Amino acid sequence: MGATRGGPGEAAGEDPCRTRAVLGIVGDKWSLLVVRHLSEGPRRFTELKRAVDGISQRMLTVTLRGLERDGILTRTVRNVMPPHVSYELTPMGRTLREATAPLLEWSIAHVGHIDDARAAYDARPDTPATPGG
Amino acid sequence: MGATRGGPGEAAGEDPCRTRAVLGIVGDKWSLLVVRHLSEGPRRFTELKRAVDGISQRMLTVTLRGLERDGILTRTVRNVMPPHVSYELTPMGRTLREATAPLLEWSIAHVGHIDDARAAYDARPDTPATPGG
DNA sequence: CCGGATCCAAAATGATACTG
DNA sequence: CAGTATCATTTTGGATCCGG
Repeated sequence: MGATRGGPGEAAGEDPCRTRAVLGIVGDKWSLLVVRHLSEGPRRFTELKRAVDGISQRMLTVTLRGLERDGILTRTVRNVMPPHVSYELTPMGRTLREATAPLLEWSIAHVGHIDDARAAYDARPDTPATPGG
Repeated sequence: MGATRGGPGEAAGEDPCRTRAVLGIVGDKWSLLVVRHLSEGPRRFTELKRAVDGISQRMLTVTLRGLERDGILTRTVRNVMPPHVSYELTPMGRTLREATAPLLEWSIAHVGHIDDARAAYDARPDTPATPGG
């Protein structure tokens, strides 16, 4: 994707391509949850593994690497025994965390309604089959 | 993605906040972009395919099915020639669109900074290898 | 023609074993 | 503790065919 960057005054809704590019940063299953669990301060690898329960060790590594590469968090290694690696949001990471707050609140507020919608949809007799892979 | 939405294993109580469960709704590559492109009114399948360029026909179908099932949008079929299927946000879908606005704006505002961070990271001599799959 | 379903190849992901 | 290597499973994308 191009290195061209727009001015900060650009409003959302004017540049679909770039929006798509950056949604690639957080548009996966784990990134937003990792960011969320770092919002209260630095965390170690295993602490995150427990907090974001359900994530595999491999995907936590991959997700953290990606967020570090994107400048969302920092990775600090202390060469001691046992090893100690801590992850912390950068200033930009904290702005991301703030930007995702409404979405997380929406999730919590609407999960019940969505359960209902799913049940109603699955009860429909004319439900189309989902294409397989 | 569509097949994994709300499996039977996602019972209430497994996750105290349940944010993970609901992030499964929009935590994929395409859902937020589809919702975004429906914010200005109903759109047809092919219009969405063009707007969310890069999405495959199959993934658009799967994503739309999932969002319909979750009560985010409605699917209206008119049996005419040529076929006419239009998708439109529900009231709940519109609240989701509002909740995602800050994130989309953040994306546009920070894409340049992220490009820089990636370049700096890739220039580091000690970049760890990413685990393969 | 438009919307969608199926088959196949590629990529992403999860589980497990192993290492410093 | 914090990863890495490897393999099995799942998801995604492209091409193609189908129904109206």
